[in-house]
Amino acid sequence: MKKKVSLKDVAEHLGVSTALVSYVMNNKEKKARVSAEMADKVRKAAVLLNYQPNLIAKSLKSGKTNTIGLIVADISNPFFSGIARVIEDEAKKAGYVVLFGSSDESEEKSQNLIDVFLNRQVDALIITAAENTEKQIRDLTRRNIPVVMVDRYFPGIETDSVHIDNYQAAYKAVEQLIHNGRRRIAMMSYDTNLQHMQDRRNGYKDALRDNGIRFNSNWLKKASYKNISEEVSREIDDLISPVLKVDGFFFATNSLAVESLKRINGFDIKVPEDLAIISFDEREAFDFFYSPITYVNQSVASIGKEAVKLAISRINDYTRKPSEVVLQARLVIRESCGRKLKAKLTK
Amino acid sequence: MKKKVSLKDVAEHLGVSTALVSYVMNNKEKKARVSAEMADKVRKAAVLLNYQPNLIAKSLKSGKTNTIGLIVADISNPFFSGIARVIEDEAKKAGYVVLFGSSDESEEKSQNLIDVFLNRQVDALIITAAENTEKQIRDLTRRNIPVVMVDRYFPGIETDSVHIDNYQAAYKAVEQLIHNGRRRIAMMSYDTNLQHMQDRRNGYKDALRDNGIRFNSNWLKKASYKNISEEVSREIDDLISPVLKVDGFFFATNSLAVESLKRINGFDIKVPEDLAIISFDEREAFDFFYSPITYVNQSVASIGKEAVKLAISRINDYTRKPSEVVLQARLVIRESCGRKLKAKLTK
DNA sequence: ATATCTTGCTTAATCGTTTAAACAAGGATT
DNA sequence: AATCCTTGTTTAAACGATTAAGCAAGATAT
Repeated sequence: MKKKVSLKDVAEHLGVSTALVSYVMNNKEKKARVSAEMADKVRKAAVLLNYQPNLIAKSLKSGKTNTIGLIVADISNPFFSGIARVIEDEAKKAGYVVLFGSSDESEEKSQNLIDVFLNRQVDALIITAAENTEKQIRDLTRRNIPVVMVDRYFPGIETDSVHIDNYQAAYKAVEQLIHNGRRRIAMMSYDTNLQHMQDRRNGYKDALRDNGIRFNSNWLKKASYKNISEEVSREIDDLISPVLKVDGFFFATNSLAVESLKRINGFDIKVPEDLAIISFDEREAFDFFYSPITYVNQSVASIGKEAVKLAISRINDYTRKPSEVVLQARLVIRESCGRKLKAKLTK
Repeated sequence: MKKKVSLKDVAEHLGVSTALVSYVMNNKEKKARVSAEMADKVRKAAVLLNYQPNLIAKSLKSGKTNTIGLIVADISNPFFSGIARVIEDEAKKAGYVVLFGSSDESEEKSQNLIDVFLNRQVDALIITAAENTEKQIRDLTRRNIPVVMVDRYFPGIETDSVHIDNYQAAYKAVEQLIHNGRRRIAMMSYDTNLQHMQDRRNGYKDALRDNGIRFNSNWLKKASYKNISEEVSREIDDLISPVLKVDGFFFATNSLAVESLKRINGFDIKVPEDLAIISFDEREAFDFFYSPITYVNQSVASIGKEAVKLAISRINDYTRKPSEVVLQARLVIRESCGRKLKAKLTK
């Protein structure tokens, strides 16, 4: 393996000190009173030798790595990879690169990723927190390490965070089902106490209550992340077999919707006639379902942009008061929610 | 911002040299003849002060960062984020972390990512090469920088690479359509000369030829990555409007399939009765199409695992002869390809 | 009693940068 | 002619680790 060209090599090639070369390479010639001719010679030599600065050495000196650590539940989930893409682009614009890791909603993996990233001196962390990681986040903020929570958040912790108004979004979605004439509405959620999930459940409950529909706890289903397939199947079966007990269904995430729909499809149930459906989050599959799925759209682009913005601003000023960016979601109405499309009857 | 605890801090706390602490922290006590009591004291102090090694400093010294740079076309594409996830897991097992970047199939972005990653001293690069980046890859290998090409490959370059047998996979897929009674078979491919795409086109052509079907160049469609939506629409329209000219369709990637299906769905065409379909690559949407899509399945897990294996083995021995790992793909047959399911007539 | 070995630790160089401080030489000011 | 700026460059310490080599003191051998 050929040794890389260092500052020293350039300096020796010209018979000058490394300091001189460093000043020129960092465009500090003025400040360091380097002569114009010398600056020119240095630059030529750098090109000639194809000098590339060693960012590791720079980082050691500066204490900054220009690296952001991104921890999501699972990078292979489209929701998260979508955010990752935006974060990558935004970070790049600001001269940062992104290290990523998947926590799989596990407390241990999360802590492990945090440790690994911190040992690598990332300048900031952007995290979709897993359950019971409140302590981990609190610890980071206490150590003044820049953290931005995305998607999930902990109400008790003062951190920069970006998330949508989950309560409101869920409320609107369920309200839509009610407006479309459904009253026996079930919800499938993750079996977690993470606040965003609670918010969604509360939005569901309150929308029912405000419309004079009694909350039925048997219809608020929960499935765990780890066993999503089996648990969703079990809960779905409970609601539709031997007889379909509900006429509307609200899914708290796209993955829950996908799993649920796969199961529901095995039965002789027509969407939206027998069962109206609204899901949280986008998913390409929603377009391909025979009755395109109505969904709550979170702007992945906005979330990612805001997250990077907060991260970088905190890197530059860790005394700033944490800000909570709450974005509004948009309900994308399509066939599955069973709206009566009166205007379209002519077709 | 609190300063982090360094080796020096631990050393000073005990009144010993940093060398001593370093030896103990790296479990080289035997070799360095550190007394058992001292080793114990050091370890206790390290825990007490919560010493965490600075991996940047370690890297500068060792010349190794234990970092792998991953460059894919687009991390938000499920195929690539799936591979990314596997690579992340495998890398972690081996003590590596992953920096990622999306090239968007652009030559410039690709070079830029390579430069950025190299300046950060990644130990290896795993790349899904964009068009015209042959020189970039060749340059890397010439500089003895560990590179593994995944998905795409350049026949002229001796590099470690992992990809499926694209020719064979395409051949099998088209053959399946023919067996199912289709003879007017179109193909939608990317407008690129990347070898994997050429292989797929050749597989298509040869399968036709070997079955006595004349190749019709008007039916071999191409769309560019940048304008996929418009170009796919235009090409699809050409084949199905005003009248459906073909009875089978082979899509060279999942994204092409998704875009094409969206367009096709706008017309009164029944899959598979009017048009039998097979696509390359998995995609969740394929399960949700009213006629589940038959597809060529690449094992993302195998690709990722092999890639990391090759990368690490090359890091450890850059003189090893490059190896080309060619995996076999599997055709997952479902409704869309129009197979006559005789056995199932009873249902 | 002297030489040699072993044990347990420290010293100091190094990785590739950055940057304050020092310095040398020439020019301007008194 | 002595002093003071300016200009252009070098010196050297530092970032946080690693590790070969050095050294002092005690143990063992002759």
